Amino acid sequence: MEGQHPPPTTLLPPPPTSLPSLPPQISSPNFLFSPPSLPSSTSSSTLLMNNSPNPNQEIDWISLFSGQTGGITADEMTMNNSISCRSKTVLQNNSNNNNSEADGDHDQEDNQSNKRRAPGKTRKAARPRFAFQTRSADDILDDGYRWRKYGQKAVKNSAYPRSYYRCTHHTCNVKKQVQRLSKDTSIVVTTYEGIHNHPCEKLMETLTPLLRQMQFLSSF
DNA sequence: CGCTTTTGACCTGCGC
DNA sequence: GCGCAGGTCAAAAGCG
Repeated sequence: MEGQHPPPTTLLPPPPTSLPSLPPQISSPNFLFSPPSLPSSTSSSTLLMNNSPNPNQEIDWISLFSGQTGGITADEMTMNNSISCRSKTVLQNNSNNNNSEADGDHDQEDNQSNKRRAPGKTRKAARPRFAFQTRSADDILDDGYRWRKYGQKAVKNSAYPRSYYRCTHHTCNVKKQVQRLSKDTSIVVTTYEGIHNHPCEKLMETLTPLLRQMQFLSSF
């Protein structure tokens, strides 16, 4: 599965997971995002704001995910921003469903289920949920967490099946769905649901030696 | 041997 | 109640 990764679209600094001052996860009350880590084979990543005045503007991850202006909330996903890691990624806008299929399925799914739901009936407890599109040859983008696939399902109006994954951490109940668009087969839509209650393993692996070294140096 | 993936069956919610 | 579609389960197979 860990094949060769295609070269990134453009070269830009990686998400701020690489900054020691940042926590491994950036969370808001109903939204959490762990910017995907980059595979070692990828030296850089792309962060693009599709609809911003400056399309190549670097994303302010902190404000984006901290609930401040321009931030993201789980089910709202009212953004047209694009984020890319090792490939071009588009955060999806639930309210703009001119892009159906995978994300459309999810978002429409939500919208439709909202429509279909009889008045007075409440939907399942809302969990933090967000989706984004990734232009990548790989279905699975390496976000630093370990996932176990627990299902795959053919989806209506889509040539590609939707895959269901669960975080393998025993106390963590985060799920994600992955689906490739049949309109544009280079785009993979990933939908995360839930909040990780544990640190990102890969990030910890990376940071632990650094922290040890810092502790060692600070002991003098 | 332990973990992951595959895949058909089953469950659930909704519209008709 | 029935059918449809999405989501989940769980046994079997695959893999390192």
